[in-house]
Amino acid sequence: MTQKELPKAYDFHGTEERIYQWWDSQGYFQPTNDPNKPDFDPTKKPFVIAIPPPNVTGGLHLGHAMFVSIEDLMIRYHRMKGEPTLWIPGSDHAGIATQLQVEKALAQEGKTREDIGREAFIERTWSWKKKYGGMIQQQIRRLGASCDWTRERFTLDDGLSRAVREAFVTLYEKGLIYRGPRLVNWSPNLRTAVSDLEVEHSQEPGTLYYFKYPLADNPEEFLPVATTRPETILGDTAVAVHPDDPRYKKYVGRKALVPMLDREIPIIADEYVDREFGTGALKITPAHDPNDYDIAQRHNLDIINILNKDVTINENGGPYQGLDREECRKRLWADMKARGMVIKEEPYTLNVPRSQRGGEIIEPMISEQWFVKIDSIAKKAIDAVRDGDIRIVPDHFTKVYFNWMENIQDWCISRQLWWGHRIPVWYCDDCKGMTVQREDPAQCQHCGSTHIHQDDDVLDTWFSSGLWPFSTLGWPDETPDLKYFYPTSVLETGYDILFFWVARMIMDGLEFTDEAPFHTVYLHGLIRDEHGQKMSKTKGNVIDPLVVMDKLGTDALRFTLLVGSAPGNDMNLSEKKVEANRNFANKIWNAGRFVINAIANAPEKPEREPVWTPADEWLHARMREVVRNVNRLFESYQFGEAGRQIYDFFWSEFADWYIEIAKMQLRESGDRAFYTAWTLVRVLDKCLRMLSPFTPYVTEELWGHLKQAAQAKSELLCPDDPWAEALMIAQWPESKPEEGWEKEAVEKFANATMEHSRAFRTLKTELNIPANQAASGSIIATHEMLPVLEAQKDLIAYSSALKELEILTAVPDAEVYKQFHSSSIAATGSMIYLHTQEAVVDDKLREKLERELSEANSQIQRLENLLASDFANKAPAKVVENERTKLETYRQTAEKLKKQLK
RNA sequence: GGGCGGUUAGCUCAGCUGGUUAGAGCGUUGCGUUGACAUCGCAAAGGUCGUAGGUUCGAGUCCUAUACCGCCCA
Repeated sequence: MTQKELPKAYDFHGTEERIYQWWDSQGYFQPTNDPNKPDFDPTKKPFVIAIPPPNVTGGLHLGHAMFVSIEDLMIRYHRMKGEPTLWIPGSDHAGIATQLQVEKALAQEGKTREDIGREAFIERTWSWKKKYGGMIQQQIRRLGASCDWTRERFTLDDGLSRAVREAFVTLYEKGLIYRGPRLVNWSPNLRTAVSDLEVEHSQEPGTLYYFKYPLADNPEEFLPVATTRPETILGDTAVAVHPDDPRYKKYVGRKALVPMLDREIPIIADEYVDREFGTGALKITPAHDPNDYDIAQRHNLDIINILNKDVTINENGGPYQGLDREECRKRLWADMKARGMVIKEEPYTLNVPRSQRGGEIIEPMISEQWFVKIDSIAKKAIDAVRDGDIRIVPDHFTKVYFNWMENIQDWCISRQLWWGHRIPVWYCDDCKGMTVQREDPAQCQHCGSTHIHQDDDVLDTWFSSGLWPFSTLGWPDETPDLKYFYPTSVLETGYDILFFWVARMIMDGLEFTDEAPFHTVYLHGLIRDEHGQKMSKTKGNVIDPLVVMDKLGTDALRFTLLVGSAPGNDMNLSEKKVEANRNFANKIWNAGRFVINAIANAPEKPEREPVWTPADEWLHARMREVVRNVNRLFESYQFGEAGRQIYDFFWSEFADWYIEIAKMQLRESGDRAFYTAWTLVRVLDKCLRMLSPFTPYVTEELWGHLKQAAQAKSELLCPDDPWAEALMIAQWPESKPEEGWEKEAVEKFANATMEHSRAFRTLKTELNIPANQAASGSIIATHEMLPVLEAQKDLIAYSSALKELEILTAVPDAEVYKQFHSSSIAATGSMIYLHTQEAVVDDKLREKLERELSEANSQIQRLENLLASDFANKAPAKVVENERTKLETYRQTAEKLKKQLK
């Protein structure tokens, strides 16, 4: 393809898929140093990320787009730095979510999972997985993800299932897993226990019910008690009061009668009771309230469960058996009212536990579950972060992590589901013993009986996710991958799963491999709509990344997500923002077209050594500075800021200034044209390399054309780091130390060409002279600025579209110059004049100059005060010198203005 | 109740270890299209950086208090 054929606008539709497939087919996504291959070099340090496995049957949303963008950015950056890089993709079986989807499909046939049985159900779920499971992986590819797809993993694969079993049995053997009846969070809809983390608490209006708790030995006497959940009265096993409460002291030790059931229960004293709350007397329902459960443990109280698994009342509810919990509450309360046991009801704000998934009210309930004893494991995980083996970015999440880890509770890992890793425990029907094994047993470990059956429950999905960084690499086997790629490098994910997932990986990693599974945790924020609202289907403010990519391109979406966010901070996204970055992609494209065209028209080689223009020097110096900044920012995980620096440099400096000036320099032909083209190629090449991890498609496509055009022209147009097969595997620009000439080159160009051209342009605009209409102008400069301005005279004239430009240090003819429109440049002490035809001293001009003078005067005043203060003694000499120069410049500006206004 | 963030231009947000005229995108206003780009260019308007103290020669940046908003944990 020649440059003539490059379309005027970047066509991402025709580019993205083709480029992705090419990368993939070239094997660029696979690590360059593979421990399974003969030329493997174990001394090279790899960079490894394990993907946060998305739900296998889910569809892509912005959260995925976010983590893919950030991780791909890191992976591409390290790959370009020449490190062997591995990004392991995969997905999660998502027990509850997936099971629900299959159950929903079954329901449409009028069936339940029980109808078809466990085996058939699981089979069905697998075929569901096969059908929909690939979807999200395809969508992740669209985002440009450079994962090694040959190493893709799924939590229910054989290998990973083995890892889960190994983990469970190991913990069991260490005595860190136990089973028992405990109070758990019961999800009535899902009919399973869920972990503390899967419960959200919401403030909701409710009622506080006051009633009489009659004394057993004297039914005329009663204790007033308040509750928010009257139906739990049926499960009360005590009434508690504060030991120091004078109102109730006399009741302690006596018995009360459970309303309607007339069951005798003790009245106890416990300091947990809040005397201020309600009546100061607390009913205790250990089977259905976590605090009551704790009290029951202390006082050895009975624990009476009153609920069935479908949260209807069970046989312990006496006459209320079979009623739903809501219905029971109404009936029981009505019955108590009829008996005169009710005192009052008052409105009260409840703290309602709701399922994170379905939103239904979670019922605390006693049931037989499996738990991981977490204390000792958590301690190691705390130490790892405290000792710096693991660093959390941004830093403030370290505190959040400690806070949670230090108050962690044992983890309920069993789920009453069918889709997942079945608990590897077998019960003997004969001796009742338990067999816990890595391999499915044929007989009881204890009595040898063959009458054994496996535990019905499966493990929490997070149990397998916690093993992810090493299970994906082959653990428990000592595979070459595990040996080389583990521990991984960075774990990147949203802060919302810091506890769910990150903390568990850290605990598991330390427990099973004796190593921190990664050295850095990078947490990104949540994506909200443009006004900071959470996106939700009901609000209708959901942005679908697939739609955005269709409309504006993948690069635009990626760049927006990457540059619009700081680590750990939520980000507000709107299509407008993506649009702005689509424009950026187009800007890159068109700058590229210009450069390619410039190459074509440039000579093949120069006649002599280069003579750089001030613009060339400025651009090279700025480029070097940007490379240093970007490298520094990448190293400190400030990717957004890095992207912004490249964006600004590319658009506001390279495109707006240098390319414009290059047009003039190219027209000079000869060596000037050659070295200008050479500069254009080198700078564009560096920018494309640094942008590649942000916007991989447009940069790859353009770089291909650039390389081709440059190579076709001359070997001499080769950039610093040589051309590579593809941009995505080209060498990353490394920082080079600052050299003496750079600062001066930047300052000179900014002060001369940029400042003066801008001033002329503004003046033209004010005078309604079309920007491209040539006029003549003068600069009255300070003596210091004169040589600099002289050197850039042509550049200034060109950039200001001036037909003629004179540079002087004093006005040659005051009377004439007073007639010209003028303006001062405070930063350089210059005065500029436009030699307009209609010489007018209108009030507006005077006013303007007076305004400039008063501004200059106030600055002079400010600086004089500043320099007369302690500042001059205490501030570093450099800073003081800077201010002195500034003052001098303002003085010169003021002088010139005064003369002009005389 | 404990903890963590945020508060900067009309909107959405940057602003690293404090350095002295606070930036961007979008929006608004004016001008502009025969060659990189109207998915654009040139220019303009717009902010006492939530409030009150403090440290410092110097504070958007550090400290203390406080208000409001949000989140996490209990």
